[in-house]
Amino acid sequence: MELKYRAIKGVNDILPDESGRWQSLESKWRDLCRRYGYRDIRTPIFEATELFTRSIGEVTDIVSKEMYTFEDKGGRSLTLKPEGTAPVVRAYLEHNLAAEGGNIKLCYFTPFFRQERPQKGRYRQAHQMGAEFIGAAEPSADAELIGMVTQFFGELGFDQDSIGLSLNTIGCRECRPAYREALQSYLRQNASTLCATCQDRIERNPMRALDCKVPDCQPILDAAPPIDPYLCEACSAHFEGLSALMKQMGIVYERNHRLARGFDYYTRTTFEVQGKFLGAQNAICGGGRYDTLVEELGGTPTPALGFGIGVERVLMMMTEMNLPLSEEEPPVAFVVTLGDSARTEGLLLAQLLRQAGLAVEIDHTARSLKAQMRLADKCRARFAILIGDNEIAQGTVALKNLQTHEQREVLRGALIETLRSEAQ
RNA sequence: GCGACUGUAGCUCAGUCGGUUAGAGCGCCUGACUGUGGCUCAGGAGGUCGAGGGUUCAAGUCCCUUCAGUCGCCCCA
Repeated sequence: MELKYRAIKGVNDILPDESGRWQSLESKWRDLCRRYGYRDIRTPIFEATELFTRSIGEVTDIVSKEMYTFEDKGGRSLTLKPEGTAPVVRAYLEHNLAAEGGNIKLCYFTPFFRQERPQKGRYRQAHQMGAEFIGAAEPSADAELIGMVTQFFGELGFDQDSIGLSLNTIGCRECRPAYREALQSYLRQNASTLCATCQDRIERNPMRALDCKVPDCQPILDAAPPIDPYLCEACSAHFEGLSALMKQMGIVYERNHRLARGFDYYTRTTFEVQGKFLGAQNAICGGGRYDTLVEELGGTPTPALGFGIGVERVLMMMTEMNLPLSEEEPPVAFVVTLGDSARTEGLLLAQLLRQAGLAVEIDHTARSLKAQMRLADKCRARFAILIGDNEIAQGTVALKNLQTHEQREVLRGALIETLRSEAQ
């Protein structure tokens, strides 16, 4: 069928049947953030383009070809946020949140935008739950953050068979150049056997070549020199400290020497959670440390770390694994009316019950009694409240329990209390 | 941005070698002696077969273009 208007390619409507799951996931997320001391921050949907090119990196794929960038009427270049971290750091600096002292822990649930070809688990507008911890340099902060992530997935019902955690360190400004050079020369020696993109990356961004998935590249990349011997003392100690803490916390992970991330701002710790039942887009969480980003964006040098979780992908996996998320509650009662005067009475009664905090539904299309009962059943109401001329005359309603079929007369004045106690 | 596959009712899909008024199940609406739901039965609404063009006496069916979707590459959440 030809529709006059449809949603833009790669974006989705979240319909009422689904939105209950979204709300439930979001409230679980908020509860997790509360327990870990993160406070909600909401930043605008668009920012100055430069914020992203500076932070994510000019040569990354996201910046070079996937951003929704446009000019406003004042000729400023603006970009729909392609990720959550840079805007949070910008707001942190702009409002001098550092002045609050203590731990600066910020969390968000936000849409983000990337102009890629849509496929399973990849959309042009998607949503991310993220957390940023600004100001903590110690490995224990990394451990707490990763612990938060694994706890969240555990609480959602994921287990070792459904997700995997990969961990790596990519060094810092001090030690990475040496490693980069070593890797680069290794890749140059093997350039002839690498794919075209890898060859291209040798000069531009050799560390990105490590997570190439072309089969023929695998043997060479597997044999690439690991970073460990090149790490400076501080980075090495940080990673060892984190590894030890994660063991003590009982967090299962896999050290993946080839885990590089698509953002240039990462330093030291990087991690990723992969879902095992998704298609090619199997990363459901990515994060790490970004100790130089605050400085990069104009602040004083401040260590920081964070992660983002893909909402659509998590929901998709939970659906495939049949993991429950609480659903919206049906109304307590459906008001069924018979006759014109009863319709007015029914409306007034419904309003009264709603003012008392009860969820109540009523029909407005003058359907037959039978049809109204069908609606009551379909919306899964626990009770039908029937009002006709008889009830009006007696100041009562007929209250029918739709599960037990029991029906009895209840005085209008006692209805709220009756529903409240019966609905327990 | 590139590739493969797929577009028939709200949903899931039939539709033969091109051949009359395009079908089913589910869902939806109505009814089964006129104030009672789920089950059953009966009836009904709903489709310019994604769009445009072509071949043909004749196209849902064949060809081209286009749009959309899905999955994959790339990249990532």
